Amino acid sequence: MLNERQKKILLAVTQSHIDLNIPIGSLLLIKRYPLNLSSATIRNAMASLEQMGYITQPHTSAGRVPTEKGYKFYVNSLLEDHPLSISDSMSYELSLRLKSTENDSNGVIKKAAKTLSLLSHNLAIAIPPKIEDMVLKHVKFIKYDKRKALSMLISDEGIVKNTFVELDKSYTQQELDKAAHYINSNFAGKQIKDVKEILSYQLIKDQEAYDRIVTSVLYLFNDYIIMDDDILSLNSFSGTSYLPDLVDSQQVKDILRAIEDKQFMLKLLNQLSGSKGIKVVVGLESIIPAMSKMSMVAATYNDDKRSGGAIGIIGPTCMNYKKLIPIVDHTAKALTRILSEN
Amino acid sequence: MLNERQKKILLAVTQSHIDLNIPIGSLLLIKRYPLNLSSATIRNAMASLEQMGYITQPHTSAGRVPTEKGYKFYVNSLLEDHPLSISDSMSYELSLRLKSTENDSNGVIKKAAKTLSLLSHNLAIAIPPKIEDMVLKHVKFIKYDKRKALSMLISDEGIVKNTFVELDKSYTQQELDKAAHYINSNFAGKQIKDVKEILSYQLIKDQEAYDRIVTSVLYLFNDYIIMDDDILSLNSFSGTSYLPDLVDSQQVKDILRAIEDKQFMLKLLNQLSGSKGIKVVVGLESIIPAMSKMSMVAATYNDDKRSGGAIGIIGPTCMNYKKLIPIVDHTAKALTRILSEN
DNA sequence: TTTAGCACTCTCTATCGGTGAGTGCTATTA
DNA sequence: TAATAGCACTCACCGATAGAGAGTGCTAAA
Repeated sequence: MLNERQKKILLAVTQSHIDLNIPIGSLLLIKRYPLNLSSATIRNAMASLEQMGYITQPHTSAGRVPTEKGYKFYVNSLLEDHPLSISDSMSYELSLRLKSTENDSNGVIKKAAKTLSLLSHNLAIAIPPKIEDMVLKHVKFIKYDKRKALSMLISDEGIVKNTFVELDKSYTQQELDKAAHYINSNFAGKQIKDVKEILSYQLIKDQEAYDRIVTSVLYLFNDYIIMDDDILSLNSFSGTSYLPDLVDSQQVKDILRAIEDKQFMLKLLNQLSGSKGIKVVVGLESIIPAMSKMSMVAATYNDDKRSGGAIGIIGPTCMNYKKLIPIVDHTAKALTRILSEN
Repeated sequence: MLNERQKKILLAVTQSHIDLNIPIGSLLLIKRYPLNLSSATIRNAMASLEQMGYITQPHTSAGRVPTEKGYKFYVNSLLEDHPLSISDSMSYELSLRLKSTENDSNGVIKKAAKTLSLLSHNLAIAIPPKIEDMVLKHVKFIKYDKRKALSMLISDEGIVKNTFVELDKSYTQQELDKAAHYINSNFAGKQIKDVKEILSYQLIKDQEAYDRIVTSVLYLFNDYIIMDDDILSLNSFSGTSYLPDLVDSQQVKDILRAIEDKQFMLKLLNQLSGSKGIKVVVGLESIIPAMSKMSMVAATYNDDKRSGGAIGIIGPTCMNYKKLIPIVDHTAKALTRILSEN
């Protein structure tokens, strides 16, 4: 366990490292923070902190740099102590930028990612709500070919997803309408996961209760909403240009490659699932190998009523958490507000 | 005008520079190409080529590097002489990768960009057909709110575009259906630009000929298809990770920033418009300042019947044109084939 | 007209010492 | 006894310097 002095020094070292991005020595530290301690005392404390794994030396005769453990301690103390407030001008700029001409939810979410990257000067990510959690508003099937229909799903949040589905035989538009109507009148207002459950249950139980056509289309619909991972293609990144600042060129390449990969998104999602509000992940290399020395600050958006997505930033571990955590927090809240207004 | 020897030397210098990516001196050149000339003769020829602006020296006592003009000469001679053939294995890999599970055209186009970036190891871009040139297949309006409808447009190529439109008053779904039906029965099979023209003409001329509701919705539809630039959001990039190889980190940042900007796409589109088949643009800094020392190899896809988009790669000016031009060419052809099969 | 020879140029790389910020250890102090 | 001043030591960083190597233009000979 850390004593009061060690805590103070650890926080001071971390803050200095964030501000200056260089290893912090004992002399430099007392110059920046009037701790009323001599450099020798600081050095003793630093030696203990190093032994406990909170800080480390890049080489002998260099200052200390916080480790992942050190950063985690710093971030936790930040989240406990500070109210997540941002300046009025920032708040104003945020709502101004988000209140754009975009009128569909996908657009708003993308716009939020773009705004976040501009305000934070970091890579921003926006993850749409899981399709499972979305509330079905409307379904439509449109005949396209002899054996193909365009299936369209609108959620309560105003998110639209369309996919072409292969049909087992040729249906008329009227038949498709009938099936869609059945789905709409029975499932509108329900979460997709509930729709799934009820559908598969009913399809097994009372197959004979419905029209032959409705049954077939329901089967198709069932298949279609099961394969939901392509909703991930809706995710958006913005601000890749902010990446190359602090890391070497090979790592930038690796990160860019990772970002284009869907697996990456799934892993991030996984990391965020279940959490509410702001979440800081210090050190992403355990999730994505390319992202060593990088951290994520993310927050879920949408309230309890609606299915939540996540929005956040990815940047160097030595990012300015004090400034960025509130920005992410407020962006997520602003996004929630705008989506609920729609 | 260049004489035979100068041409030979220019092409050899350019090819060597592409292969080695270093300035090419007279001694190195005769080592690689048995031109049966002494280094002194080569030097004389190089001096003339430099005076004519085809090659340049990074500094005194360095070899020569082709200028943009030199590269243009090289690419032109390549396009004239060589048939654009690729190896069978490459051709096989290409069709294998493209023949994916994607069933909508947007997906296929995106997949093509991804494939192209993987095969070429360069940044790949895919630009969808201009909405103006697309052939209207089906329109649908779906009531969403009191004052909002989801408008949906399916083109002949299977490209779907949906937008929320604000309505001037509350319509019933039936009224919306009626308007959609009118549009479908009158305009399906026509290019959007023709639809636009006819619509605006008719709206002015015989306003009274239609139902009140149809007229209103037609007005809305007219407004909606006029603002077509957001189709650009369909564009896709792939392979940003291939960028950082040959250029400095600031340029990479600038390029990444440019890519996220819509203006960039418009400028590229402009550059490609009107061309058929393969097109090589050597030196992109006149179009996008950040892209100095970069070139584009692009080809239009879709045949004369359908509206064409473009697909291509962006890479360093010293890229391997001999290998990459055929790859782009074949990818565009394969894409055309797959889209026409749908 | 082409080529061999030559003096010269300039980048690139490795080496080397000085500088400075930092450390741990030890003896001293409050 | 815990905190501090003093001190010898370490090591990255920076600038200067020198040699190697690749290339050039010019001139005179083939």
